[in-house]
Amino acid sequence: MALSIAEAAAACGLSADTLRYYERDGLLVRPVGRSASGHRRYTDSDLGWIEMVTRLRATGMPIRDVRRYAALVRAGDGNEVARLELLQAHRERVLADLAEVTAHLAAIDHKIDLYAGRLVDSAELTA
Amino acid sequence: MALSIAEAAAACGLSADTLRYYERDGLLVRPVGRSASGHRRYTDSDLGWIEMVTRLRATGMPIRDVRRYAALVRAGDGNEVARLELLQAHRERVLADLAEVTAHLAAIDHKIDLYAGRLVDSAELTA
DNA sequence: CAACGCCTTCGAGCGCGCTCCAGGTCAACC
DNA sequence: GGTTGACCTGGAGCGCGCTCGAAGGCGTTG
Repeated sequence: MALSIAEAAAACGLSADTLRYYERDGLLVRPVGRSASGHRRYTDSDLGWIEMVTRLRATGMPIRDVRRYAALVRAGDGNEVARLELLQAHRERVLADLAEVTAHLAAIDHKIDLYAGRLVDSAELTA
Repeated sequence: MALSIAEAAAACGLSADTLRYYERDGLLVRPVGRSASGHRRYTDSDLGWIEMVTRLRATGMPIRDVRRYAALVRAGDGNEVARLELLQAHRERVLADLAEVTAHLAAIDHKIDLYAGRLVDSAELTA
């Protein structure tokens, strides 16, 4: 039920170092619980939150913004509007980013087509 | 017709420092030409290449890979297959990345809907 | 009992991609 | 002639996000 740091790392695709770093840096809502010998024990709830953190990170949210979001959640009820605004602002940035990357990719695809076409032409001439 | 570094920077959305850095680091096909006094003069062809570099960078290609691509182009005719492979490999990475980000965004959207729904509910109760 | 393996903390180090600074040259303008 | 300003070079510095190393604790295993 409660995982060691190595197990948690394997489960969420991060390194143990990164998990400790996230905790130290305030990205988790609360410090992870400890066993009698002082080892971290990750609960399902910890893993669920970490999954959300990885989603935010994977979509390009900076560490410092994840920390702000974690702080809001940590503060408890009453700031849902702030959380929503933070997530919506992030959503807009991600959408803008996706659009930009997609547009650049289209141009790169065009270049690829040029190269591919030229290679086909030269193959025809050679044949 | 040939722009100063400040004009080129404005035209392509990079800083003058970045333009010098790209040149030093081998991201350009050839060093930019100079005026009599030693100042860089950017031609349309320079700007065209720099646009391609920004497209590659904006889609997440590392500097070192852009340098490899530039080296292929610099080497001249005969390596079109290598260039094509490099661009196609990049294209695959970008597509995978877009898919991943899109999937994470969907999950974040779901979270946003939860918050928004909860806020609507509480507004109804309050009303 | 010793060794091994997994964990702990603290702090330093690193790779990336710029970004900035010092010190100098040159051209133009007052 | 002097000042301003854009540019030059070489090299240092920085923000981000980890990543690693040293030194040590605890608990099982041969």
